[in-house]
Amino acid sequence: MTVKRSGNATGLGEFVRRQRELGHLSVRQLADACGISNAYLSQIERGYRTPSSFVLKALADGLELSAETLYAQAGILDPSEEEAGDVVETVRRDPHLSARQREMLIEMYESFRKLNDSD
Amino acid sequence: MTVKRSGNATGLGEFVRRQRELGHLSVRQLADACGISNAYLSQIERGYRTPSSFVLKALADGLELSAETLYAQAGILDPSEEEAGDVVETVRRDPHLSARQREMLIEMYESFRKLNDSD
DNA sequence: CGAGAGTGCTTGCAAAAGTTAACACTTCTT
DNA sequence: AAGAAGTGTTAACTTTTGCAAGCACTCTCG
Repeated sequence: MTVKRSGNATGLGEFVRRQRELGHLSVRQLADACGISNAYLSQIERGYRTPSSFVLKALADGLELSAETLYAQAGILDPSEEEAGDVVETVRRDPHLSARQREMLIEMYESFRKLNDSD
Repeated sequence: MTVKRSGNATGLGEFVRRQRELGHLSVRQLADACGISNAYLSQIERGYRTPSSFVLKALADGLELSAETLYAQAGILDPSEEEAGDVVETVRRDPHLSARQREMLIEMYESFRKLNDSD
């Protein structure tokens, strides 16, 4: 195949691993949830294999995140086609929330982010 | 692999062929535009092969349609996931959060909304 | 007619995807 | 201490992907 194999195929693996760990799932647990073998998942995470569309979709489901997000990570979906917004901005603009509620959501979001960075 | 191979894998092939013919492209022309072999494209269109994520992306580009559209046809992307926008969607797509954290934020957001409606 | 060049399709093979069965290691039980 | 059960990883294997080369057909044109 001449199609560019998209350099950050490894980025995908790292991303999957990170998501899996954030969800406190073992390799086997996620693999089972996705209907793939644990050995294979291990290889995907370390960048030794490039999962097919179907496995990618299954992974998105297993990790409970949007397929777009994962596909963008795999360099398959143009990020432009994906989402625009960061959470903070969107919350700021939501007209259905009170100022106080906005603050709470943003604070919560940012503490999550901080938490995730520090492990 | 135990992942559901999504019955309409053939549907994808037919869809590609239709799109190609609508564009008045020959098998070789589209194949070249996609960077894949004509033989392979022929097999995809007739449902004998299931293209990888990368080929699917290349096909979307070659046919000049959004990757989402093609992926939806392949039964890989939920059509519902296609539109963008509000807080919930943005949170859903944020790749930096764990599944649980996403849930918490969304739940919090929605309880706010409910609260606000009832006064 | 016959030589190109266009069309889609088949065949055979290398390479990659994906599986099963093991391994080495830790952690918890008894 | 030893065994059961969990962790991630490796090795050997089968299956599928994707390509190069060539087949059979149609159409154009000199």
